[in-house]
Amino acid sequence: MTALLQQNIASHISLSEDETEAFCNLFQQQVIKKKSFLLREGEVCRFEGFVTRGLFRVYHIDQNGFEQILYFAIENWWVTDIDSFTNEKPSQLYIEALEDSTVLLISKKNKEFAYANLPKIEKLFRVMTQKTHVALQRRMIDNLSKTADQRYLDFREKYPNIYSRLTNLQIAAYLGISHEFLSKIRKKLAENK
Amino acid sequence: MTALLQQNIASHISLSEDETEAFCNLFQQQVIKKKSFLLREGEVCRFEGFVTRGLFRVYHIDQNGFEQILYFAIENWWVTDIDSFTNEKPSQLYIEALEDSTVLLISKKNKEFAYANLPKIEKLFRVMTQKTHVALQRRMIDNLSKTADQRYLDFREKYPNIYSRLTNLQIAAYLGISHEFLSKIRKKLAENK
DNA sequence: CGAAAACATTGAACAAGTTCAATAAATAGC
DNA sequence: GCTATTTATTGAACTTGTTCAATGTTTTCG
Repeated sequence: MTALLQQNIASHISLSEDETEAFCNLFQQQVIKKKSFLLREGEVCRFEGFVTRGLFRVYHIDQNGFEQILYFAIENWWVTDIDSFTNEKPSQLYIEALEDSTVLLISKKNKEFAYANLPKIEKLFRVMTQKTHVALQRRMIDNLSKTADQRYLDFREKYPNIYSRLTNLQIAAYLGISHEFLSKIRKKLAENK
Repeated sequence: MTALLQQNIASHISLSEDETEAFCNLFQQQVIKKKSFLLREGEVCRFEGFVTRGLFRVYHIDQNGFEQILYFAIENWWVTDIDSFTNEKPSQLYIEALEDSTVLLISKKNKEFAYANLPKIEKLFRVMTQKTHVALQRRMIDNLSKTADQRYLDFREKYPNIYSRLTNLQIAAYLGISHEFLSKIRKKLAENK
């Protein structure tokens, strides 16, 4: 059940078998149907999740009712609202399953237990947060400097296995453009081939 | 010399006096003149810095020669290229002093010493990275959803003490717009008052 | 399978933001 | 205090992206 999680951890830091097992035992599996929500705006996020099957989108709805997608999470990705989870405050985000999915969830209590009893876990989450942060910095720069065409091509190239499972609506909401404009970009690209 | 640093640390986690002192001793002070660089593209970032005086900008130059400012750092802020520092790879960023400045720098070796010998330091950097990450997520969403006018107003309101020390060129590069357009926004806002 | 819903495409009119060039204002450094 | 340099403003033409509305296509699910 936690094979993928164990592998994921090993890709960040080295843990003994005992430590790995102890940590993985702190997770609970949850199966969630397509179009259901792991989290809605206003709720406090009570988990940090590791996706073992399926696809989630993490998004925000702005004052004009538009959705901005912060990120997608497929198998082998982590998903949470770190601000809400850490500070136990109401979330501004929605986390929705876009496919029938399975996640391994760890509660705040269990995560704190891990921090207290498994010293390397602190390092694990520091390293993971750093990596996520670097990726977001990269995306920030790209969004500031690149045109929508280029961002679309970059996304398709960088995450082909996420791309292929998404609708254009989702991709547009991630790129920060209207889906009509995305459609026009796709047409233009198709013509120039 | 490290009073501000000590105070900054205390705002994230609690450390004993001994721990605080041991950690702060791992930093070296560096004074740096306006328009000088702490880091240039292509160099490996050998430090993590804490600003005690002055103002820095951290930016990237894209393939068209345009500058995107990732963030500013004034007194009481940290500054580094975390990707380059952590992975000892060439940086894609520039870090430039926009005023005569002073930073406290910690080397990778000393930081690793801290991780190994002062267990709470791992937590300190996990917590700080998390906070920075949350702020960047917020900025990402704002950049996707808000118009340049609004982003300008938000920036002015959120960081008045940084704003007042910047030229419009710097602010435009941070907001991701041309400085001419920023000038027009400012004009429009001034008229509607 | 068939109907309803969700998704994708297209065009026309519009809004947001850029580019270039010219000029004015402010600042830095000697 | 003067001059060179950097910064700020403005206008006109242009590009990028949005909005709205209409139509076609694909998926979903009872």
